[in-house]
Amino acid sequence: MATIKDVAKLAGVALSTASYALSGDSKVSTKTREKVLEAARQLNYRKNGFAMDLKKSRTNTIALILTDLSGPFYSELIRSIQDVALSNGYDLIACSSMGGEDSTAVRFLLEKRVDGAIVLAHNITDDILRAAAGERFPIVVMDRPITGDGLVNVLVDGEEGGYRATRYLIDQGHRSIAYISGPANSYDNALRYEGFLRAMREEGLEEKAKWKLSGSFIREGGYKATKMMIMQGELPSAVFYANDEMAVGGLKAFEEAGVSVPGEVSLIGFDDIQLAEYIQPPLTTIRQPMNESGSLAGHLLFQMLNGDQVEASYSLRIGLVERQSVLKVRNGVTGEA
Amino acid sequence: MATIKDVAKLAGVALSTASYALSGDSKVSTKTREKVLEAARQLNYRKNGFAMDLKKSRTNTIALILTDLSGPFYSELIRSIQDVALSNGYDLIACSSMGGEDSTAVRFLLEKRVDGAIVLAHNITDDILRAAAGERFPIVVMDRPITGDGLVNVLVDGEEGGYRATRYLIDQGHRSIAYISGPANSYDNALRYEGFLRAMREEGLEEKAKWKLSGSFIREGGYKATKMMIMQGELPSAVFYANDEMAVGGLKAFEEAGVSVPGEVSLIGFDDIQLAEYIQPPLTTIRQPMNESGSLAGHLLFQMLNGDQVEASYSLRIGLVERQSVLKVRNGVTGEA
DNA sequence: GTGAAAGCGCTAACAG
DNA sequence: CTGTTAGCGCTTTCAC
Repeated sequence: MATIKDVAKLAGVALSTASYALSGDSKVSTKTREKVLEAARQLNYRKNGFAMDLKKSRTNTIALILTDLSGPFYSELIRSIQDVALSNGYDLIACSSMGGEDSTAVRFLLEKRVDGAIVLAHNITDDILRAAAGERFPIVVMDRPITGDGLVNVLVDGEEGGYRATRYLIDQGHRSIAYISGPANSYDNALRYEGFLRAMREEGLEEKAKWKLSGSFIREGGYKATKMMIMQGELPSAVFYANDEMAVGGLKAFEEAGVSVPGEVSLIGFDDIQLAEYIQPPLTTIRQPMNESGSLAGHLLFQMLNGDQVEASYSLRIGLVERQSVLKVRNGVTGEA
Repeated sequence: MATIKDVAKLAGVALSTASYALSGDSKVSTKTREKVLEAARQLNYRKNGFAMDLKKSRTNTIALILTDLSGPFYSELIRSIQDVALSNGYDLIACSSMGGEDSTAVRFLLEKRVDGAIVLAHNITDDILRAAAGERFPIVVMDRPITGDGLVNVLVDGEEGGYRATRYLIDQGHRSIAYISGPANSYDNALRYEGFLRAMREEGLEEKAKWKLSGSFIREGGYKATKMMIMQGELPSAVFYANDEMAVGGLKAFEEAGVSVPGEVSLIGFDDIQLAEYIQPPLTTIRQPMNESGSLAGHLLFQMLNGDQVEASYSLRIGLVERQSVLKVRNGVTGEA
């Protein structure tokens, strides 16, 4: 690999002159610049990224850290962040936190291989986040509340979402409602569940212990939990799945058991994934404002990078997407037919 | 930010000793190591990633370059590559080539910010690829055939796929078949179209010019092209969409026009995206072996990184996924009813 | 304008 | 085992 030294030598100028010419500094004569550029071309010279970063101690790159790069759920979010990054002249890379402490993500954070980060990865501990963040290294955290120097939150009001979903079910006449839970250690799940409970309590409704099943946020989990519920005999008139993926799995379980949705049991989800619109029946769900939260996160990061002061926490509201998986009922029981 | 120098000073040892201690070299006494580690802890010291990379001129990171990070289509591919990278002790970052010449992706490639790359981004020119690749910088290209030093191809046989899709339609009795095309400059589209033509010719069938519409690989495009086809009056008995996204859009257009699928017109797609299984009717399509091609690409990259010799090009075969969007017909015309 | 020289933070010979 | 030293490739004063 040719270095700038080689270029300077070939062009017959000093190292610094080559550097100036290459970065388009105006204090180099056009003629000299041409000479340097020509030499660079001949040698197929490329700047070495690291040397540059090391020298400037800025990378012009921000990282988006996700639990799993392959989740389909993030499309919208990624796009909006990407837009903001691009329009600020920054590069965006995405990295996965799979592998925990030893993951790419943690290395990028701790070793400051980027200028800042947006994190949506529950397997990165608060400690790591606190250790990494600082005045010169802002981090926007989107999956938990956390405070500290250089740390800012962009959160979606999950409790409100859980409440809205449950409230909607109640308003449609449902009184026996089950909650299929996500992972026990998930902050998001906890919020949604709290909202569920608030709505239930408000109406003097009780959660039946045997309906409280866990499906760990994946389709298969929703499927199994629902199967179990069906096996136990007594069905609720509506079930609130802590996320859409589980609702999709649940729907399959009901279908296989010959239970009509929403005829016999109504379903509501959370997230509004792309699939939600396409399954039969289309899933009523709670929509997270991914676009808005993505651009907000991006903008905040750049403000911090510019040294501007920002609030420590931002909360976005959710919305209900009414489709066809919830049936209006009379007396709290959907009935046999 | 504390440097290794500060750590050494605080621990009262030489710079190199600190470096050795920090990287766990065995030639440092346990006691000294402890002292150094303690000093590092006190100063909240973190290695500077760039300095390390610059020195070692290796990053232990590979990049996956995608046109658009937010495409849902890549999930499986990303996962399989990620697995391979992780098990080789490498980090994987994903970056987008949006922005063309000035994109993050191009910078990472040209400035060698990673040790190698897997590319699936048609907006990165062959020239850039050739300029970036070399003996010390392997690139696996998955979206076009290209040869050169350090360049390897992993391709899916799109022509065969186009042929299989069309052949299937013909075998089901269809004789008037339309092809809704992807972007004119897409290599993938060209292959699929060629396969289509081969099957048509083989059977002595003609492509009707007015059915040759383009939908540029997006849902909206498929929708519009189909609308146009419907407006023109005469419908084919089957249509082959160059990808599933367009087929989804096309389905919507047919639905809106009250044309029954597959009753009046059969549909076949290409890619087998997640949605394909969930739409009504479930879409018959050509499946690309994403897992296989992802791991193959990953393995090849690491072999090249290790200096092993590999073939210049690998081709993977596709498969047909039979679902319910194609109807078997008698005489080449689906008929009015 | 141009050139010499001083590092950015780190690793790895090398000599003690 | 420990300390000295020479760079990795680049940018950027500071004199000329």
